[in-house]
Amino acid sequence: MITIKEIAKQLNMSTTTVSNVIHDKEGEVSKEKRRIVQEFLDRVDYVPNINARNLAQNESKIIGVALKARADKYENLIMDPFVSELIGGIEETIRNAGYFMMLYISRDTEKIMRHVSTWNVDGLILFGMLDDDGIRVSTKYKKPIVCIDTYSIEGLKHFTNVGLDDEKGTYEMVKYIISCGHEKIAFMSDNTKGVDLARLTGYKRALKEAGIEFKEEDFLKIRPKSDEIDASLEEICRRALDYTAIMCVSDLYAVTLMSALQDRGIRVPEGISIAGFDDNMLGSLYRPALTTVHQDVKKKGVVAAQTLLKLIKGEKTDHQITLPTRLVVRDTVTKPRKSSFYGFR
Amino acid sequence: MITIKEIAKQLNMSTTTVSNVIHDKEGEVSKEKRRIVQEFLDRVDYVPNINARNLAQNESKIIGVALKARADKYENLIMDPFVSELIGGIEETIRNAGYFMMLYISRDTEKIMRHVSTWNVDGLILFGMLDDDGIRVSTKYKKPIVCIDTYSIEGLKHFTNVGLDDEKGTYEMVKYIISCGHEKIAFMSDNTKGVDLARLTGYKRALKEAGIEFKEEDFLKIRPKSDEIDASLEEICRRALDYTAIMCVSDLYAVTLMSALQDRGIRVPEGISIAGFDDNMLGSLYRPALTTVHQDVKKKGVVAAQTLLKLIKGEKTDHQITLPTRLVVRDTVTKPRKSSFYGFR
DNA sequence: CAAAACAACTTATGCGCAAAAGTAAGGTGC
DNA sequence: GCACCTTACTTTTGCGCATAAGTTGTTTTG
Repeated sequence: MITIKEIAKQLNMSTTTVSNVIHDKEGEVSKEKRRIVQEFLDRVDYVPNINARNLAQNESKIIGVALKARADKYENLIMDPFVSELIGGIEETIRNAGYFMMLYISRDTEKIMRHVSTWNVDGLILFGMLDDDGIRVSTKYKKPIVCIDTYSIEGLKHFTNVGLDDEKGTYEMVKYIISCGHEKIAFMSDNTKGVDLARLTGYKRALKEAGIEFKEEDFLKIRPKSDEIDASLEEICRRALDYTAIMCVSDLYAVTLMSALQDRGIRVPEGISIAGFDDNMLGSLYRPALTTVHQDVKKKGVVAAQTLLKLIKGEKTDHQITLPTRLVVRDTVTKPRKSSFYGFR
Repeated sequence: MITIKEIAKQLNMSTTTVSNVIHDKEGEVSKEKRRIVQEFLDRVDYVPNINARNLAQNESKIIGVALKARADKYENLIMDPFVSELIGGIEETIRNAGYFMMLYISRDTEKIMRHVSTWNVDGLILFGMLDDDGIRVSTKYKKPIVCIDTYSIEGLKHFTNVGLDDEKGTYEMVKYIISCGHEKIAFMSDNTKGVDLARLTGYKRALKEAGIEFKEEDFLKIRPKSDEIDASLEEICRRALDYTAIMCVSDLYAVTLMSALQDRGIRVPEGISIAGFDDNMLGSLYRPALTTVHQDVKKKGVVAAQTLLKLIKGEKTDHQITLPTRLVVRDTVTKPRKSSFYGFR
């Protein structure tokens, strides 16, 4: 790899002159010399040594992206289109701004933060990392941080968050379900924290507004670990018969549930209506096509990246940036079955 | 950020001594001093400046991962579980080896190679990047390169490839389809290069072995661009009626086709049998569950990363590493319909 | 017991770059 | 015509680290 020093030597001039041409400094180099140097640079295909440059300038032009790894059967599923799209949006945005992306997939916040400090990354995007532990670790970190889909009240004092109005999205969907005539509507998820809690809350609000009472048993908890998923689905399918519609916290769970119901001869939407949340290909390719709440995941990545770039430049941003959702009506929510008909076949 | 120099000053010793403790050099530092320094390092939570370290050692501990971006309607779909799983496998492997991952998503091989040189990455993993143009650019690159799913004959002289026996996988599937009694079997894909060509070849071999003639029209070409996909599927669905089974080049296309057929009242497998390739969640969650050829995508990533790490260490590896496939028999391939019955409903 | 080897250090150098400080020649203003 | 810019350079410094090359006192060895 050719260095500035070597170039300067071959052209019989100083390194500063060469450096000035590289950095396009106006009025420091004569037209003639500028031309000579530029020609030489192009000819030898000069690329700067980034370590030297960063060392001299004390920056890295790297943005760290940390994703929480999951360890259940659905690891791949959860890493599903959501992560691909998100990363795609982030990568595109930061690359266009001259930054690069360092990807971490881990559950160890502390370790990641250590790496991030080591590499002197200019900023950080966190997805699914911020439990209370993560917050404690990352508040020590001095560079800008943008979180995605974080609901921690404590966290939001310290960080910028890019998220969704999950509550409203679910509220509108459940309202729509109710408008189709349903009264017995369950909610399915695997936890009651963060995003899932917000969506649950929206569901409850819609029920309340329609004068439908929520009972604890209306929350159908799926246990996605590989050794529990089957038993879990078995139980949910049995309990599903008490309802005419189920609001699922994600498209993945909606499709998983539909498959399980289908396997037991219960038809969607004839026997039971199902709604999802996310609007990814899982639901759009399934038949019946899933009625769901749309979110623009790629945009989430783009906005998170743009926000981080602003913070790096020293600009201020809102602490909370909320992207819109949209109802996508397809085929899995219709009017409720007559109580005697489950759609068995 | 505290530096070695500062530590040395505070402890009243030389930077070399501190450095030696950091690098755990045996027999260079006395037990007592080693203890003192180590304690201090722990206390101040020292992290080295990676730019300085890399500059001094002329390495980067970064591995570049370049993915070819797609620009069709299925951009997100193609970026689907495959990419997530692949990246997951790569990231995990290289992180455990003390490396980091720099992710590029682009169609511009030249640009990526330039970045990669700039950053002085220690090695490169390429997926879907190596058309002839890409090969020309990247042969100039001096660091180790591992490709994934590359079939270029020219390329394989220069690089190591991690792939699949696509030909055999498809061959076995089509053989299975034939064993179910099918004779009119189409093949669906969007191109006839690389992986798709290999799978097509396997399909043809199975036909030939069974004494079934392959005609050009048996290749159903899907055009995945957003403005063509619908017309393309319409035509394929019409032509599908001439066959009793369709071997699809991927699970994505298999599920896409099944949805389109379903929308036109043609039932799978009653009216037509469908087989896929990849075995991702798209097919396993669909109902009827997709009969497909399994490949372990995460392992592909792991093996690619391990291979690259070997090359970086200077070890030799095979030019071609082939992972196994496995037939996954589920519900979309059964015996052929009686010629009068298309399963319409 | 002198020469050689060794243990435990320190000093000095250089990685490639950016940028501050220095230089020298020619121009400008009053 | 002297002080003061300006232009177009060069020399020097230092970022933080690793390491080669020195230094000193102690032990081993033939």
